[in-house]
Amino acid sequence: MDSAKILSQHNIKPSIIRVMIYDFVKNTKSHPTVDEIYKHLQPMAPTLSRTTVYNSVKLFASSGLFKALSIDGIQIRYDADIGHHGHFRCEECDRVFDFKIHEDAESGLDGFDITKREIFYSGSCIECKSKN
Amino acid sequence: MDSAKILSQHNIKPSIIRVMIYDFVKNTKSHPTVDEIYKHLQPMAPTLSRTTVYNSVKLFASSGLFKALSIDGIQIRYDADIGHHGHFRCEECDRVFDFKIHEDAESGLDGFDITKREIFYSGSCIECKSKN
DNA sequence: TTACAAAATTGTAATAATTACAACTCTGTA
DNA sequence: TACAGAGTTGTAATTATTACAATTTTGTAA
Repeated sequence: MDSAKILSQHNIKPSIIRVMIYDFVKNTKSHPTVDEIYKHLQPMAPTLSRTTVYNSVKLFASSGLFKALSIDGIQIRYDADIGHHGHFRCEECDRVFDFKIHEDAESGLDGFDITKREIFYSGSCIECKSKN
Repeated sequence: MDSAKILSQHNIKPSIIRVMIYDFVKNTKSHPTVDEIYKHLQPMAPTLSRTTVYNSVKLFASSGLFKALSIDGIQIRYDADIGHHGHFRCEECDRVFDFKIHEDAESGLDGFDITKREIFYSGSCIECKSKN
């Protein structure tokens, strides 16, 4: 669907920059950081400010369009795929891979209201592993 | 077991401050941050430096004694419980709860070498939920 | 005990991500 | 065209973390 329409449906005015930010995160598998978003879009939108990127991704996250991930514990990354899935970060090549969760039973949270679930693994990906 | 012995077994010299840091994290359910560790121990050890706390928790983490958690995406928290369990953070009262994981099947990571697993949920805890 | 090397600890300064905020620009409508 | 409100920008402040050199402590051998 048209990105501008998606934003409108969430009561967010689809300004050019917002649509650009939304599209970039949506089409980028690696779940970019604010800095990566800024560096990628800045050549096309020379007056773009980092603050605008921060404002926009926070707005999207609070509207449920993005999930904020703390994959590496250093920077916050943004993911436009809202479905429940895990993230694996390879510590050698630094790439982030999505994976599916099949089952996920927990105990100790009876009566709790769970609104956000994040599954984060790390180690070596299959390519880096075979190099060693 | 004696904390000093545990450190020794991991080839870490059990200096007084290191043992204090280890004990505090081990006995604190909330998985403290470096700042919380520092603020708690500083009155007892007036010359304590934040750098020492950073050095120590990093040392413990690299030796497998601690797990580094990025629970809130802002600060890194440390956990002396190495077993596989999840963390739930209540967004209202900011407390962190541990919970057990029963099953945990994933697909898409065949051939990957997984060295670290972190499960992080958030929402409202049972107490805050009943207040509303 | 003394001397000395190695390890641990400390404090300051630098770095980097994020936030606060005031000024400026754009958009839509009367 | 005028104006209000929303959006965007840039600078400065804040905060967590790291780098690093100086100082202190520890363990060991003379």
